[in-house]
Amino acid sequence: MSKPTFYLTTPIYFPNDKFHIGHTYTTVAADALARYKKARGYDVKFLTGTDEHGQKIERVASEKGCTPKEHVDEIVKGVLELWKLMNIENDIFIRTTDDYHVRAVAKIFRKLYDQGDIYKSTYSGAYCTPCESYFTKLQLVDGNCPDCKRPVETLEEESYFFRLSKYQDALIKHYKDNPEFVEPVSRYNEMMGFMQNGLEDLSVTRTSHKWGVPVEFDPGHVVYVWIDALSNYITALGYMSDDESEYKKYWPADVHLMAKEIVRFHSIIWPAILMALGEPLPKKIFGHGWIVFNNAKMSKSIGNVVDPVVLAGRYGADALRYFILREFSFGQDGNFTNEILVNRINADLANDLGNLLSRTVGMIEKYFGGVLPAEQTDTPHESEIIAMARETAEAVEKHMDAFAPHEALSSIWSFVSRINKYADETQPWVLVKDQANHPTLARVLYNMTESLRVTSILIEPFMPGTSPEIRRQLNMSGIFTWDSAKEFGKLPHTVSITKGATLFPRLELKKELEELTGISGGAQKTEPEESGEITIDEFAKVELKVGVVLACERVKKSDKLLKSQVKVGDETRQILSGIGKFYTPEEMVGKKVVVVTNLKPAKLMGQMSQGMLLAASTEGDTELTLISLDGDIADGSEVR
RNA sequence: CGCGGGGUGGAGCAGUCCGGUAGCUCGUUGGGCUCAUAACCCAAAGGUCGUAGGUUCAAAUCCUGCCCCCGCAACCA
Repeated sequence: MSKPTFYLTTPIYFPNDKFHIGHTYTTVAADALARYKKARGYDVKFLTGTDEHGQKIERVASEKGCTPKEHVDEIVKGVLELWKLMNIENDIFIRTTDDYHVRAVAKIFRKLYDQGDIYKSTYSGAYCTPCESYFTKLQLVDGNCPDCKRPVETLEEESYFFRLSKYQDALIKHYKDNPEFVEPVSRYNEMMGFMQNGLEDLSVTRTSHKWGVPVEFDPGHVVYVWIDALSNYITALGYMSDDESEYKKYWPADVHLMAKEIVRFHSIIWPAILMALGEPLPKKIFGHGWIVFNNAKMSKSIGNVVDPVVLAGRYGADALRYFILREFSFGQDGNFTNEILVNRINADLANDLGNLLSRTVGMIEKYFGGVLPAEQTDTPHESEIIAMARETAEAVEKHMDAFAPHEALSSIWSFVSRINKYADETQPWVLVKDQANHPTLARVLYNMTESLRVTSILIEPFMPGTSPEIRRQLNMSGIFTWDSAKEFGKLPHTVSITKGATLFPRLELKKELEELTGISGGAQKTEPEESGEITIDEFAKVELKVGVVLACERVKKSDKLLKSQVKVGDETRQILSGIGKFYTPEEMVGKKVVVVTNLKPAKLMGQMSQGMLLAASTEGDTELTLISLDGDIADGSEVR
């Protein structure tokens, strides 16, 4: 009999920048789920990847002066390194630029077109030229662009449309028949509400850029993200290729995992496309919450490194995996601070689990020279522990099957706590004093060891690096199937140990916070607080020029950022500066300012900033003033 | 009426879908223990569940109004 299959996916991420903790959250959760299912005996396929087409990629690449492919290749390299660092064990990594995907997308598009689910029409909408974006009437603010507040123009563009509206009733029916199709319920209700307001046909091609899968029968059009990206879930399995065996085996997906903001695309557009293709729908869409940073607590003085590379490098992939899966309720938003992170690592990993291993190994070594005698007698409380081991394994199953990794880990840690308590109850350090009690003592230590074996099995999906280390120190081998976690006493009584390194060293909160702040904040400060001297050549690398502010406005929803158009000689740049509390846009216009012109462009609040205005500010930014010029001089002049 | 999240002991959260003794972690205080990573174990203090009303035998949970906070996705370039 063949194993049951389990196909799960993360979204394919858009590689426009370095990946942050949010990407890591989804992927680590998916990985834990995949490993858990594998342990339970499923034939698992775990897919992740990158969504590499689109205008944004094309534009950034041209700004960088390379081809879009070169640009994404570089970012994808970093992505793969991150997943390796996080110990992600995906089975497939799909890139939408992969040949097989491109071919399949073209075929899917063709099929939908041939059968009338895609038709050509014109898209007319309010277009903001500077922002290069279309907006719906609802989005407009006083008839102007919601982003830059400038007037919009009505543009018409040829586009292909997918008949989304045609599938509205079928989708609603599917939701009603499958109340667990979208989880958590709050998302399900949201989607229902959205559909009941009526679905409009969807523009599925673009003519504004070339970086995408071309529409083969209509040059100039490329397939837009909906069909290109969403279909990765089936093209990755070989759908529409010469060999569809994997597709037939694993589709429909058991779950598409993602953060909540993209649930709509996955639970409405994607099912509609599948309906049109005549393919079965995924069994479940699960939208987890966001990791958010409470702004009040995001000051530099506390500091928050959110770079998973830094955090995993510092504390280990397992500690970070544990933290993000344990701390946050999977379906809901959770707050992240470095303090919570460090405290969680200390309390659960160092004090509870790490210490349990340490005291167990320590006592076996100290009391029995590293090997437990075979002669053992029953101890108080052990039936309770035996029962709890089994119950814990069952609880983990229940919670993982319900997509609640935080609950699963919580159950495991109740068990770990119980074992620490068991050590107190039985007092091995008292038993050791009387030779007559040594068989009892040996059993106590055996039970602790056996509990660690059970624990090592249960935590393996979450902490795949820690489990083997526990087993190594306890010299275990060969009995780590999932079901064996429910059978207490699988280990031979004559346990021997190999003392190893501390599993999770205890962290000093104050020191960690300071150092994390140093990593996140220090390098970015503009104040002259250099500790080392630089040569004049190094200074010359900074290109400073005089610029004049032509126009300036506040960035929407930001109290600090001002967006200025600054003329520097022949060119005009858009520069964002965090000076909104000290300058109004009106007084900025006409000002001569000093601009760092060779600073790498960056995106702030979703907007590009090509440079930086020099300003002086006091500690804590209570006062700030722009660097001005003593006399008048033409913009474009170099500052040196 | 843009979308969304939230208000529960000092802090961070769970519980809300499906009403039935208000729970967890951290912190604090007191105690125990000494095998262990200043760790482990026990106990205590601390909450009228944002607010006003409604439904109900019963409301943190359901309904209505109001108030307040936060996010719109990455850090002030």
